[in-house]
Amino acid sequence: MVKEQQLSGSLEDYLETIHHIKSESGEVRSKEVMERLKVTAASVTEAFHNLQEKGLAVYKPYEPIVLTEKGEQLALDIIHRHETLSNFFVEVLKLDEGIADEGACKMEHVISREIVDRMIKYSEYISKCNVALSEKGFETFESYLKERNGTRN
Amino acid sequence: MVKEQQLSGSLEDYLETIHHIKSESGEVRSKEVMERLKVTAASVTEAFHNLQEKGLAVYKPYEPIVLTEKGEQLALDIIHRHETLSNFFVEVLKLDEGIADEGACKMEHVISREIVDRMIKYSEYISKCNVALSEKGFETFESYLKERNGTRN
DNA sequence: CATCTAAGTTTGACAAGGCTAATATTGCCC
DNA sequence: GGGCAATATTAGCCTTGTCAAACTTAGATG
Repeated sequence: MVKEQQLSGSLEDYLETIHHIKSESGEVRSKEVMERLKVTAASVTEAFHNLQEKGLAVYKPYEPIVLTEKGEQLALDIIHRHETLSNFFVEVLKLDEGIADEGACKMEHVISREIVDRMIKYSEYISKCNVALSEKGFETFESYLKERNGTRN
Repeated sequence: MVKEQQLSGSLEDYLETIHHIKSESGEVRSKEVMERLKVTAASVTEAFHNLQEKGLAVYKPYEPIVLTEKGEQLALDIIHRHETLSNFFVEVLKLDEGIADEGACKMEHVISREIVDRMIKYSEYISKCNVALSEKGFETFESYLKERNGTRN
């Protein structure tokens, strides 16, 4: 069993953001991270050092930061948690994307593997289930919600 | 609109724990909180001061702490989030109580009202739905899970 | 009532993560 | 190639939450 990093939520955010910037523009500079995470440049530099120390990134002052293999794996794992949550909130709970994504951002740092996995299975199940339900004229969650539109709450 | 307290996760844990001890034994002393939260006595004292400063509790050294009306309201709100999550994980996702509760403990501090409310509605819906489904011989999530028992994951 | 003990408090230190202000570096334009 | 603007870094400070160690208090018991 490879040593499991236990990363702070903050560092997870940096990792995730770095990965996204990399995919979008190839190069990850302090400024972009700073804008996305809404922190100061000093905080970003601090975090870069931190990632470097933990072996999750290679970083030299005044140069773009690059994730190591390990950092990349962790970033993908965080993104997977995020996507699962966001998807679950939209597909199952029928929440707006905005609310779903905002919720996912916060919860991704604390959700356990078991719950993530189960949410995925549930999403699979429910997409099949909804087809069957509507074919037979049953009530989906969406219609259940609409039904109670006028009522308090 | 009354000023919305934005409490740290840590302080939410103290509030929640204090409420539970109060319901169970009437009196809330440092030692009990310390054991439940697995922190030192010094940390508890610190937190008690903190709650007092925020107007959430009344506390005099060497005496039991008592929540104010405001502190009580907040405690109930946190417990409501916890219960909703835990219940959702057990009733909808069919997870073990242990895993459900552990997950709820972490997520209760970051989940939004919208998601809590929607989880409640979903639980209501699904309990009706499952009755209808099994009456008609449809597959519930529980049976869907069992079906795939032998398969990887 | 003197004292002992368990419970609680204080003090001082530390780590994480953020900020501001001052400083350094880079790159580009003239 | 000199100098400026944009970007990045450093240094120093603050807050929150934790701890260990030293100290205080309250209450029970001989």
